[in-house]
Amino acid sequence: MTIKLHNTLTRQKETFEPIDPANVRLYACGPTVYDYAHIGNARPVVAFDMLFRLLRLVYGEEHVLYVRNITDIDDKINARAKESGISIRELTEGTAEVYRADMAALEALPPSVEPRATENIAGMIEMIGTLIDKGHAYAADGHVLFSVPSMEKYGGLSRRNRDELIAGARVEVAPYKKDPADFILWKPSDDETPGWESPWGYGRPGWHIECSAMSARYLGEEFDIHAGGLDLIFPHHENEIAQSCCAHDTERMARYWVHNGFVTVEGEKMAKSVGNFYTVNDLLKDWQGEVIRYHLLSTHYRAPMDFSKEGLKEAKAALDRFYLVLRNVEVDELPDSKPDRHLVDALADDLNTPLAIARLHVLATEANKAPTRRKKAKAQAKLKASGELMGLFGSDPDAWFRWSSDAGESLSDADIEALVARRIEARKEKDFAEADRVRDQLAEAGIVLEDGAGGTAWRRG
RNA sequence: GGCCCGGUGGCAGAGUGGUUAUGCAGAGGACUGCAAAUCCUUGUACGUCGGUUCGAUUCCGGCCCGGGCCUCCA
Repeated sequence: MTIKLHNTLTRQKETFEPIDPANVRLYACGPTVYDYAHIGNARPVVAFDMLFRLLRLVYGEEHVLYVRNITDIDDKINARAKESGISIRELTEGTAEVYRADMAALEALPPSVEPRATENIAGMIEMIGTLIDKGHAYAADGHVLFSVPSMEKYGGLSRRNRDELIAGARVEVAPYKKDPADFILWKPSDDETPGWESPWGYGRPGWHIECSAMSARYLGEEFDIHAGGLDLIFPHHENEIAQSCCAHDTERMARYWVHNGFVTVEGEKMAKSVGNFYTVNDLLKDWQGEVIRYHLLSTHYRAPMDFSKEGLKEAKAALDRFYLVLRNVEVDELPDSKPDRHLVDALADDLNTPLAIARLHVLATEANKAPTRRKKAKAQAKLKASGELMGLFGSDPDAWFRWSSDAGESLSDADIEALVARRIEARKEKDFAEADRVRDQLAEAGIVLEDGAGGTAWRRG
C-alpha cells in the first residue's frame, strides 16, 4: 500500500516515502486560541485527521506521531483578553478546552502531542540564539529579526523571490529591519503583555518560531509531513523553513508539505458582517458532529469548498442512508471486516475522500441487495469498517436516529413510542384512518415511520 | 503587478485521450392497506477560442469568469 500526496514543494502528487516507517511524523499548525473555532479552522483538522488515520492504517497505530500545536501567545489573544476583562490564561485555557471538545465532536482523533507555545519558550529562545550565532538573525532595538538575505534559498515553498516580496509589501517597513523582508523572532513586551526573560530582554516570541521549535522538539530536525491551510504557505511556512533549516543546517524541514483549500460559507467569504460566520460550537447545536465532518469530507481537501446549510442537509441525508443500512442488522453480531480495498485506494490517492464516499454508497447498495442474511451481514460489516476508517459511523444507529437538536422542545422518545404503539393497535384493528392520523401527527413533529417485518421503526428526520 | 488554485449534468462532487462515477433532486415501475425504506429503469455534463491527435471533457496555448496569497488569516 503506497500513499500519494500532493506536495506543495513540487506542486506535484508524489509517492509518500517515510524517513522511518516505524516512526512516521506529521505536524499540523493548530489554532490560536482567542476565539471559538470556525468552520474554516475545522477543515484542516478533519482533512489531516483523515491523513493521520490513513497513516495509522498503513504504518500501524504505534508508528505514527502527530503533533498539532496550540498557539496561546499572540497579540490577538492579548487584545481579546483585555477587551473581555479576563486573564490571558483563562481565555486561552477556556478556548483550548472548547476547541478540543469541538474537534472531538467532529470525530477528529486527538493528536499524539498537543504542545502549547507558552510551554516551549525555552526551546524558542535557544533556537533564536542559534540563529544569531550562525549569522541568520540579529538583535535590534529590543527585537530579534531573521535575516532573510542570509538564506540563499528563501522562498522555495511559496515560489517567490525577495524582490517580489518587497515589491508586494503592503505594510510599512519597521525602522529596525535591515531588510524589508526580515521577520520577527522575538519582540519586547511591556507590563500589559505576557513576556519572558531572554538574552535580548523581557519579551515574547514571534509567531513563526513556535512551530519551528515545537516540531523540532517532538519530531526532530527533519520530519515527514507538515500540514496546514493554504494561506499559511506564505509567510508562515516559508519562515518556518527558513528558521528550521538555518538553525539545523538541514536541506529540508519536512519532506512533504500538504495544504488544504479555503472554505467559503453560503457562497461567500466567511465574515461576521455577512452573517455567515459559522463556529463549530454553534453548528453542533443543530447538527451532529458527524454531519459536519461528512460535509467537510465530501469535497477534496485541496479544492475550494463551499460550506452551507444545504450541504449539511445533504450530508445528513447521506448519513441517514448509511445508518439505515447499519440499523437493519439481522444477525447477532457483525463479522470482523477490513475496510474496502477500493475505498482505501481512493484515500491513499492524495486523500480522495469524495471518491471514497462514493464507494461507501456502492457498499451500502451492495448491503441492501445482499440475497442472504450472511452475505448481508458481511456487506454491512464491510461498510462499517470502511466508514470507521474515515471517522464515520461511530454512533449506534438507534441513537443516531433519535438525536434531536431541540431535545425537550419536541416530542420525547416516550411520547413517540406511545404514539407508535397506538398506531400499531389501530393497524391491527384495520383502522387505517386512525393509523394514518397518528402517522401524520408524528410526521408534523418530524418523525418518520417505517413499517417493517420486525415491527415499526421511527426516526427523527 | 507577481505567484498559485479552480470553472463538470437541476444541485453536490469524482474521474478519464475513445467505454455507467457516486449521492441528492426529477420521471416511470416493483414492494406496501397507504406510506417510509429498499430494489429496478431513466433524462440532462464537462467555461471559451484555437492547437496536438484517427479521436479531447481529459494534453498544450490564448482568452473569459471565480477564488487565494503577496509580513503574523485554516
